[in-house]
Amino acid sequence: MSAQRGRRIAGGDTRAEILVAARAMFGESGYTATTLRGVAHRAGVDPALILHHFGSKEVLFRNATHVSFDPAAIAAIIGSRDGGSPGERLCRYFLGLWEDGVTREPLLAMLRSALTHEAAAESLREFLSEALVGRVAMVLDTADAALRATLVGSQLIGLAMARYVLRIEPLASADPATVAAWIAPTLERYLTA
Amino acid sequence: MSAQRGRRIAGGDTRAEILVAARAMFGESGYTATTLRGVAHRAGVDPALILHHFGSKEVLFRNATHVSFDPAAIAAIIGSRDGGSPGERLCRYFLGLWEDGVTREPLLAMLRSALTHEAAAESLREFLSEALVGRVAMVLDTADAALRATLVGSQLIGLAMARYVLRIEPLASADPATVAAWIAPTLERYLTA
DNA sequence: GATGGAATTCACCACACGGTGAATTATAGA
DNA sequence: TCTATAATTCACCGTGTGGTGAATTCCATC
Repeated sequence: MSAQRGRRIAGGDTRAEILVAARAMFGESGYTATTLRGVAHRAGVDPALILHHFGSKEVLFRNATHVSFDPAAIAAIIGSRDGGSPGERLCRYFLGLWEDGVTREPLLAMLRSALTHEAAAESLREFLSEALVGRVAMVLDTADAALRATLVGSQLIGLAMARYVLRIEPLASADPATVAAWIAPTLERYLTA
Repeated sequence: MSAQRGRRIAGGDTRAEILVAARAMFGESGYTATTLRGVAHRAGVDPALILHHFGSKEVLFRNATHVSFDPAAIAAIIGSRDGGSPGERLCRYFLGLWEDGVTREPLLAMLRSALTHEAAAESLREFLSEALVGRVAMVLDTADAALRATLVGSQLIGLAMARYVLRIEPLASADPATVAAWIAPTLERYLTA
């Protein structure tokens, strides 16, 4: 029952389990409130092991929240011609990211930490500015493209906050399709006013 | 120069100074990352004094973030007939709250802490649900009024996050009037689709 | 002008934090 | 099979945290 000293018998990918636990806890509590001890406990592991694998809490966080989003995908989605207007496509893509349990957790962690932890904020800012704004601006090709893209970002952040973080009803439990139907026109207007 | 023991000579309202410092720090760092010692240092006061005045960090937070918003004001603003559509009026009111240094700080503190601190989240949820959604729903009088109001809330939260917390450019530095001109129609559409 | 109470600081406490260094055990390669 | 190495735990360390209790100083009331 009690933990044994030394290397475990092969089989489990402990490092990966630590990342899973870390993602969950960063997503629930944000960077500061998440403790190495808490993550370790959740992963069924000694706290020191986390530092052995990742050197510091900061690095752990980066590894846990490194959501492998594809910046090019966004441009493709907006630029493509399948399924409705660009606004609708972008909206569905965004909602899809949050509805999928796999991608939701790193996003939650990112967003929850962004308000407290400067590095996370920088990361999110970069993501929005570069990936979203940059790509959108390229596709749009108007003078105020940057502002337009930021407005799109603001609505998307607000949606994520209200629906997935604060869980305000009835938005939180509403059907994704319903939400998309309401939000998409807003995005569309921001993109092509 | 060094601090003296015992009661200070009359003149300053130390309790109020503590609240000012607390508001600033909660607004900059959120609940968890803000320490009593930090607040005390900023207020030029011994940490124990804070606990003497407010009993606990939790109570300090509640006192510091108790933004005296007037729920009735929102209903009045939406319901009134001065200056543009309801969406425009609401948007200007909201932006006004954030552009004013006095009201901005408690709001920042609230928002920054809402993602990490459950009590703060509850507080913000309550504010949005009751004050905003409730009042808007009454004025609107449609079946999906609650959903509409929440969508309005999501755009407003997103705006605050992008512009005042994450400070994403060019939204952060844009002229308030410009921002209002872009956002207001969105709110208007959510209210009266 | 004495006196009770409020305001303020000081010296601590128990605890949790992130992080370090050595000891122990299993795995992988020779 | 022997050995180097990677994985894991343990015992700590220094620091910072929210919070407590007593001592000190001023203010206000009589």
